[in-house]
Amino acid sequence: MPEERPAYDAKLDLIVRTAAAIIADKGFHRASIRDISRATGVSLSGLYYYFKSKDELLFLIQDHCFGRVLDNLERLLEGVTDPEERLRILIGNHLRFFSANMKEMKVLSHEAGSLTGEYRERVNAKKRRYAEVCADILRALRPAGSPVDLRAATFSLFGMLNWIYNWYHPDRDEPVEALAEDVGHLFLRGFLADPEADRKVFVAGGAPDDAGPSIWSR
Amino acid sequence: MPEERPAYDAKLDLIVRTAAAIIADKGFHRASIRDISRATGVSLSGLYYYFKSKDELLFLIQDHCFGRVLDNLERLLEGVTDPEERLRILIGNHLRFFSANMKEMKVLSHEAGSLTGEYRERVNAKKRRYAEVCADILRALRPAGSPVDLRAATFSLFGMLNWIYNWYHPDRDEPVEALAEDVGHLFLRGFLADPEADRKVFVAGGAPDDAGPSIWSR
DNA sequence: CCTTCTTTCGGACGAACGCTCGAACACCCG
DNA sequence: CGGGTGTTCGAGCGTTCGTCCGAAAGAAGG
Repeated sequence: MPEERPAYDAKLDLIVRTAAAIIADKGFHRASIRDISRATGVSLSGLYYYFKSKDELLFLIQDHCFGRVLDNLERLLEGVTDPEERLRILIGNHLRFFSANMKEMKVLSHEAGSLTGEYRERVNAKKRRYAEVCADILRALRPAGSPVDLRAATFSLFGMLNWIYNWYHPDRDEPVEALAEDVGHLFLRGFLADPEADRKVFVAGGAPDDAGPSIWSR
Repeated sequence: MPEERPAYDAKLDLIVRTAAAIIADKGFHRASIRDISRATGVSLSGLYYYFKSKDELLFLIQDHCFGRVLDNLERLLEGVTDPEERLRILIGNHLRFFSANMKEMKVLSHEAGSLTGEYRERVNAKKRRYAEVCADILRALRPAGSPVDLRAATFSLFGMLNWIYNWYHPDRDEPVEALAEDVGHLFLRGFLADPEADRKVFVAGGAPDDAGPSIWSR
């Protein structure tokens, strides 16, 4: 029976959101509890009334943020069966959420490795579920004889989607709706491309491989 | 006149490479100089004979690593004029280098924000140069009337390429040559797709937008 | 053997970190 | 008004961090 504590919830939300902004800017280990204390106006020890360790604070940010992404996605996908439309919904959902919650999503994407133990496992479980939803859609969408590895395709798409915290500025770049169409176009046209039409391109001009792996080895 | 000091260079190289592995695993601020001392066998203060601050060490890793990527790319592109082949060379170069130097490349991609001041600017200058080479290729390749924003396309490609440190395991996944072909296929077929063939897809089924941005706002 | 230059290291400094404790405050129900 | 519960905080604990200093060990040539 979760009690009603609106004041408590509001303050926790302020702390989580402020902490997310600071961690997004400075990185998890460089952002100190004292920074968060200063930014929220809550005393150092007062903060520990709301979380019991810095690790738990990071978990709260990530879990809360990712939970909303997943909930919204599942709600939007409900009743939609066409794989192509399902993929467009996933892309749109991901990018819209990213652009509306850049700080939290940067923490989710960038500080994945800063979580440990139980906390890490809980968030990873959600990520696996998300990746499976995506892989299922791609499996249904995949043209017969496609040369593209499914795992590579899934994570290539995630790369496109998650990298945007490194470059996208909602006010300087094209609006998020246009970005979602661009990414949808790029990925879908690539993933659905006729496999047969490729052969001639790949057999000709093998120049990139001529150098061999020797340059890269030490 | 740079003197010959093979012993010095070899030890510096050992330090840089070992440090890269530790930083890749634990993150820059969590990896301590004492960790690097332990792993290299060089004493704590002895390390400071080879770099003058932890920040400079991070810079050495990133600058040296990215320098090799750029040098190799420019060498491979020499004399090649066909934009499609140039792009395949860039993708192959990037991925091959990534898979052969996973630790250093993870540090380069993931710890970009840990650099400050002069060091940050020096590395960012190289990154801008790299992004411009890529954008130039895409500009030459772009089909007339393409709906895709050039900046979005460039960074979508970088997202595909740089995200791999989050999932790719050279021994468990498909070989890097096959991965390069997959990424090349996905991106090129998507980027070169006939713009006209798309309209019908985009006007139908606007479901993803029905929810509106209100869910995402707070 | 002595000199000079490079390379190495034990030990320590001050600063910043995450976190805790016990006391004090604020509010509500009786 | 009194007492209980939820909330806040100043002060400080123990630890780890990046960095520095002065001395000494090794290599090389005269």
